[in-house]
Amino acid sequence: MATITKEIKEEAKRILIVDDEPNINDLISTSLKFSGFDVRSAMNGAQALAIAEEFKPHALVLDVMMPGMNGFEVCGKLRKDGLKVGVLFLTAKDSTDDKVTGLTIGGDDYMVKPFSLEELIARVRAILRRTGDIEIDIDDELIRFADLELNEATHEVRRGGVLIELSPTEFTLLRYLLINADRVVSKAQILDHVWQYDFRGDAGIVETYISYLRKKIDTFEPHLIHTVRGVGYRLRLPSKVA
Amino acid sequence: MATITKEIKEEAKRILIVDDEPNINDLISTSLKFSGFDVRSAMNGAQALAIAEEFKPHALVLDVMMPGMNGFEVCGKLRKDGLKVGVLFLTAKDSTDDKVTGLTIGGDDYMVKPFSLEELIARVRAILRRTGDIEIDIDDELIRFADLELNEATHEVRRGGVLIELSPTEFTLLRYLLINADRVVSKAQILDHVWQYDFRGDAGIVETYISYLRKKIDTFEPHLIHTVRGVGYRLRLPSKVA
DNA sequence: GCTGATTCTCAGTTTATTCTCAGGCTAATC
DNA sequence: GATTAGCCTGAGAATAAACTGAGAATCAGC
Repeated sequence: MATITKEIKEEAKRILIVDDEPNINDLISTSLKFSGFDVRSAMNGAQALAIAEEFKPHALVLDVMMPGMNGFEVCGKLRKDGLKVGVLFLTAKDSTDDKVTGLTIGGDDYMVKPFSLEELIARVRAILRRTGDIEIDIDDELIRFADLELNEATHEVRRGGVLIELSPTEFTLLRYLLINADRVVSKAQILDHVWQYDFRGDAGIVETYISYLRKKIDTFEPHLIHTVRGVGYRLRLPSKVA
Repeated sequence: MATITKEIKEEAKRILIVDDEPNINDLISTSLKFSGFDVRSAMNGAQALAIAEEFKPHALVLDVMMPGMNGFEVCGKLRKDGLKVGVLFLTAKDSTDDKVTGLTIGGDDYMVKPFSLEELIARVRAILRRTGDIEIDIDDELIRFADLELNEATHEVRRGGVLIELSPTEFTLLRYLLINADRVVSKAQILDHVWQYDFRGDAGIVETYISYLRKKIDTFEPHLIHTVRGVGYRLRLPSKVA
């Protein structure tokens, strides 16, 4: 399975999470662990510096707004110590902190809270790809299933070579389906992974977006998005008799 | 037999159940014990923490709504203590507890009451599969008997390689028969495991569903589903006279 | 602040599934 | 071989899940 390969490939990568909100910290930590990363977390800047020294992370997930040392300061100190890491900054929605955008020129990136965990994982992967001393794996940027392909780098989606315009949510949903190609994913799982973690609404929205996706990428044969009634959805080729 | 292998593999796995309703607690406990797990149960959060400390469970079945400490708090405290466990949260139907969805990102999962016991067992297994430090066994997702196979991940059922469409209940029933392959299971047992535990109807429905299953997977030789008159049903190959 | 795109809600429609029931069948018993 | 309890199965009503269109609310770019 594609999932397993991915997990094995990433299992050595070390990520340090720095966030003072325990809930968010936990959520991110659990989620990255589940994706196969080696995770350590800190509640504040000082702790982060201490852990980083011996943990030598490959990437940082760093909250900008923290009591005491803020995210930029933490990042600055670590870089001064010669630690070569990519950083994913987390900022609150209202604080239109323009500083962040400026800092993301390098291998860094930033996300506005609240985000979807799926998005976070995707970005952490992107950072590792860019800053890591690992060779860039082209297949890593391109997820393919049948004649459907999704390019992480360009954010392009093609079906049978034809470019298809997708909205951000449609894109994330399709990515999630592609990552789990051939497996059934429940509406609850989709909601957890594709929508922002503070989304308070019912699973009906998943149906709506599946409908959107079908209209855009699945109007002709062979159909790829299949409903498994009472369970969820599944991306698959119709005539798979094995 | 597949069943035996499974049981041996799982017999070491420790599950802690935390639910304040004695009936539900008992029901889950008995059912998991029967499936070969090492089970301990607690009636409230405080008790759970105490037991967990020495019992070191591999997975938790945790009711969200409890007097005193709620499920999330219990989970949080245990994780803080460094206990690495997957959690299956149980929530009441009406309580649209949005927190749950966010928390299910890791190896965790949740179920809405009332559920069927078979579904609960399937999910506990899934959690152990994901969070365990054991390598992922692909065969774990596949239950096979004779030329009949059931795939948990894709929700596909095949007989002699031919794909067969089953409704959710038919699927769960077949899974239950497969897990107990070669053993006689009574209609009452089937009702307890496959149907939701609050189902108030007569066992006649089992007959109906057995009939459905036979029409779908057992129309040709050799027949696998056998009636044991006055006792129940048994999945077996005809040559085996016992 | 306007405009267009996107997200989300909702309700009507369609379709699949669940469940009940009754009459027919089968196998054990006398 | 008649009787009876247990089982099978078809038909149909009740229920539940999923699809989709339309519109309101929200967001992003200008």
